[in-house]
Amino acid sequence: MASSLSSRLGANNAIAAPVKVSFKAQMLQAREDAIVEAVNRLLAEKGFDLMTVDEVAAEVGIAKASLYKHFPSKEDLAAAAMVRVLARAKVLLASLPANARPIDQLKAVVRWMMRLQLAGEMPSLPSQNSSLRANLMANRAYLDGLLQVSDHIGGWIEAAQADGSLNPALPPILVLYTVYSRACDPVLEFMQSSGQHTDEEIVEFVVTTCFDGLRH
Amino acid sequence: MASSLSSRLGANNAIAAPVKVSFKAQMLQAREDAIVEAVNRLLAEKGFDLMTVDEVAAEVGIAKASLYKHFPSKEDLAAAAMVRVLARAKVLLASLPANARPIDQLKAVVRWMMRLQLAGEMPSLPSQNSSLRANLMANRAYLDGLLQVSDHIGGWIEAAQADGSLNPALPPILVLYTVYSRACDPVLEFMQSSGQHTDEEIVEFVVTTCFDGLRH
DNA sequence: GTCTATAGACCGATAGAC
DNA sequence: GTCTATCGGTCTATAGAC
Repeated sequence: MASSLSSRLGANNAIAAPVKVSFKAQMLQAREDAIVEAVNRLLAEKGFDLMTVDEVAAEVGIAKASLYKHFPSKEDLAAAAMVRVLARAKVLLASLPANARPIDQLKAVVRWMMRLQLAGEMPSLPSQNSSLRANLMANRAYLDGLLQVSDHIGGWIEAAQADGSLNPALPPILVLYTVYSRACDPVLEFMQSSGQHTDEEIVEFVVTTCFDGLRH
Repeated sequence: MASSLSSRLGANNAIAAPVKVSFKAQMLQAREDAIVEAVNRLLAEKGFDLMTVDEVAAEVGIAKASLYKHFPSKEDLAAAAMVRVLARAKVLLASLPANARPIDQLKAVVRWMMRLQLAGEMPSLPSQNSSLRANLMANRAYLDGLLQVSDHIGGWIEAAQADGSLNPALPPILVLYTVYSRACDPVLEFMQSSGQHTDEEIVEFVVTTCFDGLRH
């Protein structure tokens, strides 16, 4: 744990700073990770409005005031969770074989999103809460992450339309939104709650309806 | 106003009841309609959590206490709005030409749902709020309406799978959920907010991706 | 002994309920 | 119009690291 944490702090800090400060920073970072992970889970479970800051503090096992030492508001907590999931998305994108067909890259992204949702790890934010939206739009880390991920996926969309595996008549932005919306598709949880199918079966069903339609 | 109200009350009431009581009932009914319509609009605009009972009272122009004379809780307000939209759905289903192909009936239903959402008249409820779900599941009018609509659509789904126009490998319940989920598809509002397409273009885009998939 | 971070009481606002 | 509960956010006394 210590080595992985110190390595992520970067060489400049690790050398210049005394050991004591480094240890302190490690603790702070570790706690921040625990906070963001708890927020991510609660956001996936109950959504932004129903998640309370007290719950987050209780989940992490720290006082609420300590939470506010790390994040100045509930909105910033949500933003941190979104930044985290975007970072995970970037890891996923980078891990996909670069020589695969664009359409298969897109399917892999959709599968990953749906598995995350079925595992209860996909934070869900209301698209209506204006204060939250304003906060997100002012968050550089979030915007940067979203832009990078969208660019990456957007490249595959254009390539897939160019090679004919994706309907070229659809605006690329529509395709991108359609892919993103699989992350909050209520069909997944409905099918899961019916208990008739395994998670993987559900994923394959929805991949089919998403890419090949209901008609097939 | 009075004539349109008496006609909707039905002949049996209009004849049997004394004028005073009938008039009172008309007023109550008219106010209840106004309440449910306001709830429907606010539910579509802000969702259940962000809608406040005070707003509803203000929108209708009555006191909050009067609201509680009609509906015992916020959850019941939402349920009434859902019952209303289910009733509108039944009218739509009955109005569709009975001799059309099942797949076209389904497309018509999806188009109607999406137009309703784009018009800001589709109430949106969180699938996570447990108190609301419990209330809905205890509401006979809601359950009856939902069952009738689902049966109606379910018949078309099976027929469309039988005649080969719908993928027979998909569980009918998955198709039903997929159709329903078009009522809260975030792609619609994203595309609408981008301002690049008319509502009807958006509807046709999403009908295409829904039935024919992204690949086509 | 000093100083930081914590725990938990506390506050103002607002919502639902009656 | 009032009452109560709850939420986001703050404040203060204190425990523990150095």
